[in-house]
Amino acid sequence: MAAWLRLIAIVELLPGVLDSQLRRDAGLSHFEYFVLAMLSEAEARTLRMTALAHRTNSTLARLSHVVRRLEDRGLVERFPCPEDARATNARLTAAGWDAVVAAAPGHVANVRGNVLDGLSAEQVRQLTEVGDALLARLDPKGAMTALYRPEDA
Amino acid sequence: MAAWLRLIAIVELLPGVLDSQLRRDAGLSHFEYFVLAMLSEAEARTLRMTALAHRTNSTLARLSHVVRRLEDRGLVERFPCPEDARATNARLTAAGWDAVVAAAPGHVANVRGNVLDGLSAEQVRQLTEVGDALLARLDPKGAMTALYRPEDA
DNA sequence: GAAGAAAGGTTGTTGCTACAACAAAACTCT
DNA sequence: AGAGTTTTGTTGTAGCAACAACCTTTCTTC
Repeated sequence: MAAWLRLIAIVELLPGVLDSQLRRDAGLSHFEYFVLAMLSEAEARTLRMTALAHRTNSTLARLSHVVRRLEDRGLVERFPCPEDARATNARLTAAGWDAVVAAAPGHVANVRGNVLDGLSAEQVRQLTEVGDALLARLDPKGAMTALYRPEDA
Repeated sequence: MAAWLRLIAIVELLPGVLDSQLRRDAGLSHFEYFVLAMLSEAEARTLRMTALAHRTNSTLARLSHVVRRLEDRGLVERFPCPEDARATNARLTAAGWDAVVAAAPGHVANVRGNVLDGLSAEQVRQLTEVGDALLARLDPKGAMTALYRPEDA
């Protein structure tokens, strides 16, 4: 019960902390920032919508709306996938890249200041392990953490 | 970075898991359930709006909207506080109590199945500690976990 | 090779949350 | 006691997310 209450509290509080800093300093929601960040790390800064939905752990419907808004703001562009006529590719524009680069330092500082700096090295390690155990149930496919699994089996 | 990605993933995934089960089985959002649960544990099943906002870690504005909707559904009732004419008390109705009692078992089972059962006893302990360390920054006043602090100082 | 199922996306609607503006009661200070 | 400030709460608005309906293309199967 103690552990559960703490987990609930964190889940309820953290999004607000992330959103408000990014919205204030960069005009982006955390989810928008995350979408741009995933694209920025992808091959050719391009991903298919489905792949992007996986990495951001969102539904295709949600992502479609968000990407349309990002496209309206010139941060992303969409074009049909050459290999599969059903699919759509999303690519980061130069302006989108600039936006990520501009937003990243403040975001990282915020994360450090409000989260990681409060933990000891040992606790960070424990958080990683406990996180893996939780995600084994919440995200069996490991879609979101696929990018960073040092001890991959 | 590994720890951070996992934390993000959990924060993004958990609300959906909680919301969808409760909405499907009880017609309540997780936040609504949490509000009702806090009232159900309070003295006389009554709390002032400000106190309820603290315990649920929400703003007064958000809570005001939610309580109005719950009142429309007959689960909660509001009445002016006798001791302070500015304040409003929210009280769980009989129907609200029944709703909590009906929803609780499924919710608890969901939490166990999707979260706690995946962790060892040692990991639950670690989660509690790491959670405290995180909340020291996110919620310095400890408003949300005030209800359950076995080793209170 | 045609019918049906699955994959891949988009769009419209509804409901909730954040933000800001507002109002009333209660302190504070002289 | 009166002016200003703080506390307590409500309401209106705008924006985002969940859900469902829909469309197109690809795969499967006979």
